[in-house]
Amino acid sequence: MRLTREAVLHGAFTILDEYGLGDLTMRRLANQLGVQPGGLYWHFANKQTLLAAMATSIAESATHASASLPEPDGWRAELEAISGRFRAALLQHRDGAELVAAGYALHPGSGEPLESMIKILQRTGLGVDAAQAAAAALTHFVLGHSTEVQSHDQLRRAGALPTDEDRLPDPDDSFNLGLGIFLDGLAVQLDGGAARPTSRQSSASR
Amino acid sequence: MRLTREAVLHGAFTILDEYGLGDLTMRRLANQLGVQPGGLYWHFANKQTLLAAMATSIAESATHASASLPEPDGWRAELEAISGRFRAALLQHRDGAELVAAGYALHPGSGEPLESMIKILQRTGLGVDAAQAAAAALTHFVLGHSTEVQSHDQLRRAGALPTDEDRLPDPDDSFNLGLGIFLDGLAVQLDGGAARPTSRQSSASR
DNA sequence: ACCTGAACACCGTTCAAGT
DNA sequence: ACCTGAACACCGTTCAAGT
Repeated sequence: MRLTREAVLHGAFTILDEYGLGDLTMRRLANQLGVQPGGLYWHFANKQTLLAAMATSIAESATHASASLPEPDGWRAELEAISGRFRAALLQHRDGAELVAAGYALHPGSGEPLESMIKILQRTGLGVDAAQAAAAALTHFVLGHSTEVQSHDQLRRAGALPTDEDRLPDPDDSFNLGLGIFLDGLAVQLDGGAARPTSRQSSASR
Repeated sequence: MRLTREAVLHGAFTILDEYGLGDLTMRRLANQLGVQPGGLYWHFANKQTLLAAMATSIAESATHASASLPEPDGWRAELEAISGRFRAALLQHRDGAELVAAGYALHPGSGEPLESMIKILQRTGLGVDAAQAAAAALTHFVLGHSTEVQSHDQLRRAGALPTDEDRLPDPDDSFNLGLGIFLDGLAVQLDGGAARPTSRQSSASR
């Protein structure tokens, strides 16, 4: 069977989900596709390019995934929604957060869902630089939080957890708390702290 | 000359600062120390352990670095100070942020300066879980922001920057803005938003 | 106790040559 | 156009054997 760029990408995701990012090698991928290692380089210039394509695929699924859903109103609800979808997209694949974080390092300040966040923030009246910085900060939180959760999963799989003494707080709770802090702080910067309707008992949206 | 654990660590930092994390290999390190690759494994069980020791060394320097300096008063000033020192420590070594971030993945929820942050937050009356989650969020921001800055430096060094079209905002500005958002949001969660004395023109402390 | 020598089992990438 | 075969220049790690 003829190899396609999409088939390579699909095979890469299969290995990622089953064995993790550390075991995703070009040789292993070639082997799984029934092809010689060198054959992959006709479809992707190098491994970095392949990983970047995977990262983009994951990150963009956070934006156009629910294009038909009713968009929430207000910057706070919009940022809450896009952050939640971003997080869900990262957690969809094993080591997804680490993969996307590595992708951001190659193209800093660009890509989705960062650019959507910037637009939402600019609509609040924030300047370009401030919107960029705030969106980056929110992105760093979501990526960092998801990376921590997934590497914790990884450690459990390997059976290398220190007695479960320092147990992490519930991931959903800590995510919502961190997101709440950020959005409250943003509200302060925007209009002097008149926001936050009832964010106390708000759980994972949808 | 006899090899010591400290000499290995020192040699590793030399290679890190000069060539970056990607070029820090056990063979290269051994070569620089005038030793066979296998010799390193008497002092460090494996590469991961060596990298973890480097990460700990960087991260802890953010805590006991200015032990004699007058501690600022109030949780806000304390968190501002420790975040700034953490950031400075990460930027001290090439790829320092990436290295420390990888170290956190091995021991999630523990280590410095995270634990110092948790203590500061608990003194404000926050519960253990909330303090842990907030400290983690702040840590994710500092690590993410510093990683972005350093990988941007890396790209400039390699001459692989897309025309400087999407120029990043000034790092100090975006750091202070992100930190300000977080601290403002924390103030809201704590006492309903009575804080933020004059955080507008506050720049990088010390 | 501390390190050498030499091997094992891998990597990513290149590139002539085949079809 | 698309892939094979085979090589190049590396990796981390192990472990008998030396000192």
